[in-house]
Amino acid sequence: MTEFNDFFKSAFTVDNVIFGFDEGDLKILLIKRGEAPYKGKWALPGYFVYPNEDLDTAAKRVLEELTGLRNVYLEQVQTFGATNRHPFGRVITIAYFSLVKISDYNLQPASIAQKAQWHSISKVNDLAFDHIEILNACFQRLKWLVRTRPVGFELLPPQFTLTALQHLYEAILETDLDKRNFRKKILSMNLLIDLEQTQEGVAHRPARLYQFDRDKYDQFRAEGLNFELKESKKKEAKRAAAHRKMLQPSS
Amino acid sequence: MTEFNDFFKSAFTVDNVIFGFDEGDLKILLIKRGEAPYKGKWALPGYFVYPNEDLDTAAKRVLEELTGLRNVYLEQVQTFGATNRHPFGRVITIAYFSLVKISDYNLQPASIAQKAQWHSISKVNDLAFDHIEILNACFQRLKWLVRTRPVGFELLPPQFTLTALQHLYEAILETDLDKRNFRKKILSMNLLIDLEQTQEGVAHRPARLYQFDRDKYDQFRAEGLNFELKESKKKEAKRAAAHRKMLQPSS
DNA sequence: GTATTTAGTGTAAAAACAACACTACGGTAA
DNA sequence: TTACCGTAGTGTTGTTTTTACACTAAATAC
Repeated sequence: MTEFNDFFKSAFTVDNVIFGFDEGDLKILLIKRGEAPYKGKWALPGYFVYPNEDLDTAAKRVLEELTGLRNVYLEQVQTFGATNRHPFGRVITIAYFSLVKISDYNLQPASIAQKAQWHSISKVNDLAFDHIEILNACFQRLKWLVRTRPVGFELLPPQFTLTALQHLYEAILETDLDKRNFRKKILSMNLLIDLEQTQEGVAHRPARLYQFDRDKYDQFRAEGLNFELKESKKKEAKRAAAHRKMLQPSS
Repeated sequence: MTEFNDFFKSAFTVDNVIFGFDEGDLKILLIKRGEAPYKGKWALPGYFVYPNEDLDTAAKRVLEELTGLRNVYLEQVQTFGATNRHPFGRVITIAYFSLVKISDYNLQPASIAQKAQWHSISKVNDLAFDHIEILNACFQRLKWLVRTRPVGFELLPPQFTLTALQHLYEAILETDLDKRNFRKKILSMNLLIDLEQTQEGVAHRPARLYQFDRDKYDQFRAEGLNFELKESKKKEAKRAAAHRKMLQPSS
C-alpha cells in the first residue's frame, strides 16, 4: 500500500478563531463568505488544507489569505469532524486560535471572503456551519489560558493602564475582579515595567502607563511557573448554591 | 461544488492513548503492528476513520477492533498532521486518550494488531510513526487533568486504599507527595466513601478501603468546582533554581 | 471653585498550605 | 509468646495566600 485507498480520504480544513480587544469589548474576527455554501453569512476564517502542507502552516496561510493578518501565532485547539457538519460532504476541520492587538493589523480580505470584520463576541450568535460551536470551544480555551499565562499582554497595545488590563481580564473571565487585589496580584508577578508616564488628555486623574516585560515572562515560563487569577470563593460558593437551587425539584 | 476536489482530500486516522495503573506503575496500552509500515513495532492502537463516521465513534471502534476494549470513554486531545509523519503518504491523525482500570478489561487484539499489551510508561521509548510525540502530548494532558479532576478513581479498582491513591497521583505527577497532607486534602473533598473495611492477608497493618462517591463528584463537577493538588513550593523553587543555573553561561 | 470621574492605595481576618515524627496494627519468624 | 518488620494512620504550628473592604488624589468641565 503505497497510496491510501480513497475510501479513507476526506476533505479537511482549518478554521481560525482570532480574539482581539477594543473599546472594553472582547472581539472576534469573522469573514463574510462570498461562496456557497452559506454565501453571505458570517463565518470563521477557514479553508482547505493543501495535501503537502503542515496544519500549522495551513492555518497561517488561510488566515492571511482571508483577512490579511500575517505573522500571527496560532495554537491548535480542537478538531471537529461530525459527518454532517458541511452540507456538501464530509469535511473535518482543525480549529486554531490566537490573540492579537486589533490596532496592529489592517484587514484585507481576499479569496472567498467578501469582507473581514471584528465582531463583539457578545453579539455573535449566528455563524455558518458549526462555527458557533468552534467559537465556544476556543473561548473556553481562552478562559483557561488567561488563568495560566498573562495573555492580556497579547491583546493590549504596547502601553496600557492597569485599569485597561483589569477590564480585559474581566471581559475574558466574564466576572468582576477586585481592583486592589487585582493590582496587587499583577504587580507581584513582576512582569510589568512602570513607564513612569501618565495618560494625557483624559477628563479625570490620569493613569500610569505600563509595559509588558517580555524577557521576564519568557524566563518565568521556561521555569514552568504559573500565573493564576482565581475567582473569589464567595462568588464560587454563590454560583454553586444557585446551581443547586436550580436543580432542585420545585416542591 | 457538491463534492470536494481530491486535491483537498487526505487520509486520516485516530490514535488512542489509553492509560492504566497497575503494580504502582502507570501503564499505556500498545499494539504490535502486524502490517506495514512498521510491521512488528509497538504502536498506539489507531487506524483509519471511515468517511461516514464521526471522529469519536471511529476512535471507539478502532480501539475495540485492535484491543478488545469496549465502552471506554475517550477524550480528544490533539491532531497531528506533519506531512511526513507517515512513510506512505499524507496521513492526519486525531489523538484520543482515556483512563481505564486494567483489571476491567481483557485484551483481545484483532485486525492489524498481532498483540495488545500494557507497557510501563517509563519503559516506552521506541514507537512506530510519531507515536512517542502523541504519547507525550497525552501524558501532559493527563498531568493537567489530574490537578483538575479526581481522575485517580478512573484508574483504580472500585475499592482502594488511600496509599494506592497516593501512589497513583505520584506516578502521574512524577513527584512525591506528603502523606498527611495528601490524605487531608483528598478526604476534605468529600468524594470518598469509607467502606469501614480493611485489607486482608497483608503482612502488615491492613489499610482501610474506600470507594469513590460518583454522585457527589458529578454534583461538584456540575458546579464547576476544582480539585487541585499542587506541587510543593519548595520543589517548584528548586526546579526554577536548577533551571536558571542550567541556562547560565559557564563563566 | 466646585462637581465629576477615574486612579490609586493598606490592613486585617480567614483560609490554605507546608513541614514534620510518632504510635497502631497486622503478620511473621525466632 | 515475643520481638520484629512493614505499612497505616494521625495533629499541630508557622507561613503564605487570599479575601473583603473605603477613602484620598489628580485631572478636566462647567
